[in-house]
Amino acid sequence: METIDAVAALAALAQDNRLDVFRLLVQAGPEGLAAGAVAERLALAPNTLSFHFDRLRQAGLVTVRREGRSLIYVARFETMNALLLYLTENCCGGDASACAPTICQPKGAPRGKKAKVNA
Amino acid sequence: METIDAVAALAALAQDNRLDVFRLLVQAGPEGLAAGAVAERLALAPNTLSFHFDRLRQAGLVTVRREGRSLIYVARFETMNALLLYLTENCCGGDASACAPTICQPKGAPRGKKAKVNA
DNA sequence: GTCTTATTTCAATATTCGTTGAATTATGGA
DNA sequence: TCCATAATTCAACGAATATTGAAATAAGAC
Repeated sequence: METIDAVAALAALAQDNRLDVFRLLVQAGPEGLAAGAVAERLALAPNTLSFHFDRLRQAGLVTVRREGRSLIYVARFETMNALLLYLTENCCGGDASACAPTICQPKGAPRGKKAKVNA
Repeated sequence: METIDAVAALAALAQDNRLDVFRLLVQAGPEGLAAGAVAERLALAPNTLSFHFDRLRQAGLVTVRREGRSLIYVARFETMNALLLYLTENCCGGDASACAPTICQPKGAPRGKKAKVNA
């Protein structure tokens, strides 16, 4: 991943509504969610949501497919993972002891504990 | 991590110069880097860099300590990791098969291959 | 004290961003 | 065809952002 792509992805996620949308799609998985369903769940105006979907799509974070008269949006995990890798690239100059979370675990495992922010 | 904190961290990283600064600090590890060293490496005006450091600091992504007349900036891995966990929380509704990169590996391991973006 | 280095603060500017409202396109049903 | 649903596009507004140049603060050397 190039810097310019990472900035685009980060900028796309750096907005509360878009972050909510993306996380909803991440949790929805490969099946995705219809635009209307997202609008209802997050209580967003359809045109506003359209604007945000477009940002996420341009950043490569989601894809769309049509199903009847609904547009189904799906998170792109490849881009998300590429971004995570980019952020942590060569962390600590190679000594990962100070910076190694385990991400994307199955549902049951508690995952907020390991990387506790202490300030 | 709360949504508001995640947005703050993402916004802080969603700028090319700040992203470069942060990644430089991530690679520098716990020892950190002096502001001047960062300015030199990235060819940034000192006041511009000051502005960006402040953003990173307010987002909890870096800390500072003084050493002589230099200010040493250090990446905060706890925040970074909390952000990564927040992004991937409950991904795929619990089925991590479609979305599981391994991040923050030691230097030798090649890490850009697993999450290849195919478009 | 004065001088130099290191970094921050302040004010000003152009640019970008998010939301709203109205109008428009696209699909499917009667 | 006519109508309803689903979503997008367009124009406009106030708010936030990144950079620049000049001035100020902090620490150490002489």
